[in-house]
Amino acid sequence: MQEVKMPELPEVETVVRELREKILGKELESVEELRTGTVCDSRNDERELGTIEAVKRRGKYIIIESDSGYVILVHLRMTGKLIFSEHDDEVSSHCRAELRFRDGSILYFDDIRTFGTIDILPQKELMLEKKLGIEPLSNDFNAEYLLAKFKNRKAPVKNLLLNQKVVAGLGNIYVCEILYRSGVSPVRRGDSITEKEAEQIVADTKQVLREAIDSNGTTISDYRRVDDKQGEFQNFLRVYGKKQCSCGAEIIRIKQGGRSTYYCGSCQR
DNA sequence: ATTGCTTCCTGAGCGC
DNA sequence: TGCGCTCAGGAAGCAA
Repeated sequence: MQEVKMPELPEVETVVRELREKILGKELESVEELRTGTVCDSRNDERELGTIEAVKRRGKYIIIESDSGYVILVHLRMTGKLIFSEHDDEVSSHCRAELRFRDGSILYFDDIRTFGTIDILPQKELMLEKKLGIEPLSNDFNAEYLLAKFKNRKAPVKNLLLNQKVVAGLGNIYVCEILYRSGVSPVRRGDSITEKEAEQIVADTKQVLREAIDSNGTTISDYRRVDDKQGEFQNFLRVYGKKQCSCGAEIIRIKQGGRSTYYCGSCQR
């Protein structure tokens, strides 16, 4: 049994890369739903799922394309994991679905909190572009774009960066880290961000994400497990979950949009 | 159009 | 020991 992933953009990117190694070219036999509500299969006939032709990432979505014209869209949410095995294994108690291949190998979808989803839909009905903003690592993500998105927005910059229609792929922990590095307070209104600050936010976003991807993605989606020997990203965290800033000031913890925000009231203005 | 609140769910951690 | 409570959070859905 080999574990293949963990949530958040860098982790999803890592999973996608590893998935390519494992399942590209394999022929799907079936998708089995082990827990009701996990799989939404919109096939209206007995069409085969075909052979895997590509595995892609868009935001935090995993897109598995086959030559049948259908795509399998996976979202891990907080606790989803994809685990690949060459053969039948003992199914874990949190296994919610299985993608079974003709050669006997299986991709298990494990998800403790059951928020994750698998959708099977015709490729032409994949409407991700309509609900997602641009990729933070693309060249299109720049200060000009961000300023346009922040224009006339009075919501806190923290919430805006978490909004997948603004930028696709950032999660709570990353946004805290990005704003900390940028020296921008998370409570600032979107429309108060200057051009210089936008440039800084863009640069820090790319840097944080690249660092995380370079370290192969890590276990940060469930912060309780950062000490669980599953990842190394906790070594990069400078503000999330911290008590004290390197400047000596106490880290402030507040709730924004129902999620914990950590920031330094001294370093972040 | 935008904002902000609620909902889904399980396991960890805490107080008693 | 074990009960009950709180918390973690991505995104959809809804209300204002």
